[in-house]
Amino acid sequence: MRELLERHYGYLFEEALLDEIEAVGVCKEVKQGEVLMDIGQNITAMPLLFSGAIKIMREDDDGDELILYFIEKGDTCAMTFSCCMGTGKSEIRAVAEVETQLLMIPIEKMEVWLKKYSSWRQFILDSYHTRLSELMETVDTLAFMKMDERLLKYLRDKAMVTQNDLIHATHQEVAHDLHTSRVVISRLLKQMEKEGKIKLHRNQIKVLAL
DNA sequence: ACATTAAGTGATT
DNA sequence: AATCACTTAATGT
Repeated sequence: MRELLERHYGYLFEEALLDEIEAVGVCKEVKQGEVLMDIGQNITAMPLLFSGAIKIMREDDDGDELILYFIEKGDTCAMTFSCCMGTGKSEIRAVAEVETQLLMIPIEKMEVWLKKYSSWRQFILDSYHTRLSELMETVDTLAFMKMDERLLKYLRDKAMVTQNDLIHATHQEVAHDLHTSRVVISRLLKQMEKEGKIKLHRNQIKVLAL
């Protein structure tokens, strides 16, 4: 575990902090599709990702889902910060996109380390910043209903987190993630295929160029 | 061969 | 962009 820590966070944190993380963190592995955190659930720990990717989504009144963003290795979930300052309840759902290794750290430590380690402070601030930028991006495309751009971004992100340009998903599932209908996705995908950006197969989308 | 499920299309709002 | 209605293609039994 120390080795994993060194490799992914060694360049970020000082020795003393790495020691503390090692002492208090709990290693965890989640399989694809597993729900790490659900809406309304109490947050007791914050995740540090070693490998894999987590899909962060929100749900509306009717139970429909919408993807906000992905978090990958070297990331943490920005939601944890706002939660431990505010209600303590999660406002999002986190599902493993692929098999993921992560470390759970009790949230009490988070605040202590903020005062104690400048590298930790920097890390939290940075991830808050990148998360906010990502959110702005999704809000942009959302506000103007540019489905084609959203789909493009979705495919790009998905190919990236999977480390594979073969995406395994039905049009139905994609539509669900983007909160739209299957027909729309099929049409857009078909168009993208004509443009030579992707190749379509049943249950599979091969990304050629983005 | 038949049923089921995924994907493609035209027309309409 | 969403929905309907319908067709076609791929897969499972």
